[in-house]
Amino acid sequence: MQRRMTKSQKVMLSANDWAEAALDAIGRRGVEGVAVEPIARELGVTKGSFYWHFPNREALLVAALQRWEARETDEVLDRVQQETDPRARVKRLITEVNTSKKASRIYSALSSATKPAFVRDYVERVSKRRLDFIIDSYAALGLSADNARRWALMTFSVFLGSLQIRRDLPEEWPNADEPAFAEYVRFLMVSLMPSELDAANNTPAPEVPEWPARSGGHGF
Amino acid sequence: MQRRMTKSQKVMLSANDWAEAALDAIGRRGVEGVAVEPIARELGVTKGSFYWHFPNREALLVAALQRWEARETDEVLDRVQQETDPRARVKRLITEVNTSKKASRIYSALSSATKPAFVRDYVERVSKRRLDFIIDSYAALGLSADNARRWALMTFSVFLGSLQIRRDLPEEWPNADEPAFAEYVRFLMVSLMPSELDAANNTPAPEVPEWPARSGGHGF
DNA sequence: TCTTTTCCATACGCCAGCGTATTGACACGC
DNA sequence: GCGTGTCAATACGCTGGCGTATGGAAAAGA
Repeated sequence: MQRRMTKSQKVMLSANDWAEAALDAIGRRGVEGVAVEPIARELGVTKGSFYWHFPNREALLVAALQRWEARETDEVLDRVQQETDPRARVKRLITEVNTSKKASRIYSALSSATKPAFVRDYVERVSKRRLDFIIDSYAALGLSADNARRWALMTFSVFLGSLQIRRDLPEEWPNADEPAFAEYVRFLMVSLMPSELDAANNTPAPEVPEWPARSGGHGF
Repeated sequence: MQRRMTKSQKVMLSANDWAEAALDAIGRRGVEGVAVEPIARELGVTKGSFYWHFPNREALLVAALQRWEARETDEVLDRVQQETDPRARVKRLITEVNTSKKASRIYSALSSATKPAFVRDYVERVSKRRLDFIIDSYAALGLSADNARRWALMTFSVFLGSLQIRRDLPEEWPNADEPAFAEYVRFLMVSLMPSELDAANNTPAPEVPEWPARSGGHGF
């Protein structure tokens, strides 16, 4: 992919370059930090360039969000979907927590954003696709719809919460190269995966035993 | 607590009123939305009032954060700490997810904020106190330090992730009055609580069985 | 070569929010 | 009653970011 250049070898910017820079700004400064002139300075141009590619700031945000949605659904999910084993899928999801600090910062910034109202729509779609994917993964294990939903909600919560912990309490989160990380991942894999017995039983929800009736297994 | 008033029965504002309004603004518009003049309009005064109580906007943020930290640690934790049973503590924590949408929005906004650097310190302290409290709760069940930490990290992740899901996917989160909510809470209680067998074993982490060696129980 | 298109720079007016300075209205002690 | 302290309104300058208008340089056609 050869970039267009002028005779003096200066790079010509495309709308996608601006959208990408806007996404980066969301990750570093939040949605409010997506300002035309600062981003122009970071790109080494002036806003004269921007207003040729976009009508206004809002259009830049839309372009960035479309790019984000495409990346967080098609690309990421397609990659995880390569895993045919549902258990491997969940493990993949867990280990993905420690990848791409930038992506998780963008997710968090968008999730807490309120000002351009349409941001919420993108966050909702991306989140729903992720949750549905996890639900399907659990359903593939033979769980009932209700149980698959419960397990998926818990696993998705763990995923989202882990992202936040890694950001708010980096000291408390094990590094990927430490043995504690591998141990914690194995712990989560066991905790977030119903046993074969659970899948076999597939009992309806009202039969969940009240604490402390449980003795081994999750009761499903 | 009688509020001070002027002769014409108009309320006199205190610094705490401003700090409280700033906290509210954080929840509704994010940290960047803490602007002197808009908040003054919401309070029905002008910024002439503000600059008598505070030297600048940063001082207002500090006051709001101090108020937030005190509330999220002393008050909330002291209330949950009334529960002597560790299991009841965890259950209390789970059900707290559905209480105070406003508080969770403030938490989320602060967690994703970057601009005044000192915000991170407050978020880190509050988060660490919450995590430590959960760790202690699990340790009180007889778990080893390592295992208590693992269970606490998972439970805290579920708590944080649930807050985010409730915000990003409100349709997918069961309402507190629906039976599905009580069922999900029971499911989480079982999933987030080690069995007595686990506590008795208290095996070190490296002995966590690799999948799919597990057959009933969490392996701890 | 000469025109047209593409991409960017510059200059301008506008607005919102920050912080200061000054003044003013009550309340209160004396 | 008279100063003093408390709280707020008003007016001002400043900055940063938005959007527009206009011009200009280089590439691409003709």
